[in-house]
Amino acid sequence: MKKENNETRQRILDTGYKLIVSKGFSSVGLTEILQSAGVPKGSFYYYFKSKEQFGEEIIKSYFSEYLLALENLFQPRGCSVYSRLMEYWQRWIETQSDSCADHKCLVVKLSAEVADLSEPMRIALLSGSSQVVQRIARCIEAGIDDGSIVKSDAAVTAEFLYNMWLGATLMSKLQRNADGLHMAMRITTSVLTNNTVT
Amino acid sequence: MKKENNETRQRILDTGYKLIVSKGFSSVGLTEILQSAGVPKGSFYYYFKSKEQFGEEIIKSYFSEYLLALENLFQPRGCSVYSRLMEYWQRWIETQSDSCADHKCLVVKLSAEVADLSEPMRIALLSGSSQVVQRIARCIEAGIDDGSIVKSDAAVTAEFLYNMWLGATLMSKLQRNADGLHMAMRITTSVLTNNTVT
DNA sequence: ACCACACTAGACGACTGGTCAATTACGTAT
DNA sequence: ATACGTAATTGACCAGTCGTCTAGTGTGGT
Repeated sequence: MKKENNETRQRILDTGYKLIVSKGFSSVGLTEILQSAGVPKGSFYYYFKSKEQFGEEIIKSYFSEYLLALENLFQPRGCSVYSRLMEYWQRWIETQSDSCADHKCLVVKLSAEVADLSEPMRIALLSGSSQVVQRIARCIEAGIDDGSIVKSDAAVTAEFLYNMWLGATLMSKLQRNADGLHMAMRITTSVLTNNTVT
Repeated sequence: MKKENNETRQRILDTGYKLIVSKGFSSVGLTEILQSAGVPKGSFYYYFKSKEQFGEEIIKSYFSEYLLALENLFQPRGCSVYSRLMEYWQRWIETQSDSCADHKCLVVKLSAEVADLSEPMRIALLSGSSQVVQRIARCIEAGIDDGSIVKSDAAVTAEFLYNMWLGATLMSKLQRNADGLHMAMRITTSVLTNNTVT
C-alpha cells in the first residue's frame, strides 16, 4: 500500500482557508500558510499546481461544505419553511460577527479582490454563490407553497436578499459591529412576511 | 513663497487610485505605481510616510471628490427630489459597468481586503461611506417632504439601499455584467414609491 | 537489489516596501 | 552678484519575501 497521504493536502487547504479568509489572498504568502500548517515548503507544488489553483480549490471546497450544510438546514423538519430560512440568516449573523474567527464568508472576503485578479477563482466564486442563491430561491418557493412566506418572484427575492446581506456584511466589516446585519434581518423578516421594507 | 508643488504628489495619487481600484491594494506594488506615474521611487517617501498612509490618502481624496459630486447632484433643480436620487443610482450603474475603467467604487473594491489589514484605511473607508449614506438619507427626507418619495425611516432606507447596491455591485463583479445592478434599480424604484420590494 | 513514486530541502531570480546620502532648484538676505 | 537655507528630487541599495522549481531523499512493493 502507498502512503497516499491526503491528510497533508487537507491540512494545507484548511490552514490556507483560515489565513486567506482573514487576511485576503494576495496578502498571505505560501510560506506563512505552509509554516502555520507545519508542512514543508517543498511539498506545496506536489499537491497544487500553483497558488492560483490552490485558491480555486479552497473556494470550491468551501462551497461544497457550505451547500451541504444549507441542504441540511433547509431539510423539512418540525417547523415552517419560513422559520428554517430565518435560521439561515440568524446563523449568518453569528458566523460573520467579530467573535467567530472561522466560517467567515469567502464571497464577502474575496469577490472584490479576486474578480479582477484570477479568472478561475472568479468563476469558482460565481458558481458557488449562484448555487447558494438558487438554493435559497427554492426554499422561498417552498415557503410560498406552504403559506409561511408571502407570494413573490422567488428567484428575484432570493437574489435581492443575498445581495443585501452581502452588502450589510461588507459594511459590518468596516463598522466592526453587527448593527448592519441586524438591520438586514429586520428587512428580511418584513420582506418575507409583508413584501414591504420598513 | 514656497513652490507648493503638489503636481507630482497628485500624479502619484491619481495613478495609485487607478491601479489600486482595479488590482487591489496588496496586489499593486509601489514600483508599478511609480513607474506608471513616471515618478522615481525616491520621491514617493518624500510625499508619503508609507504605503499604508498613501492608501489612506487615496481613500480620503476619493470621498472628498465623491461627496462634492453628490452634493452637486442632489442640489435643488427643475425636477423632483425623487428623480434626482434616481439619477444617482443610474450613474452608479454606469460607473460600475465593465466599460467604465475609472470612477470605480473604492468601497466595493477595498472594504473586505482592507478591513482586516489596516486600521487607518478601514476608518477612512468607514467615515467616507457613512457620510455618503447620511447624504442619501437627507435626500430621501427631502423627497418625503416634497411628496415625491413615499414616507419611511429615511436613515434606515438609505442604509438599506446602500447595502443592497454594494452587494449587487460585488455580485456584478463576479458575473461580469450589470444584471444585478438593474435588479437593484427596479427594487430601489419600488421601495421609494411603494415601500414594496417586488 | 532495484524500481517507482510520494514527498521534501533548499535555492532561484524577481520583486517587496522602505532608506538614505547626494544632488539640484529656487526664494531670500546681504 | 553672491551666498545661503531649505524644498524637492534622485536612483542605488537594503533586508526580506514572493511564487516557483529542480534535484534529490526515503520508503514500500516486487
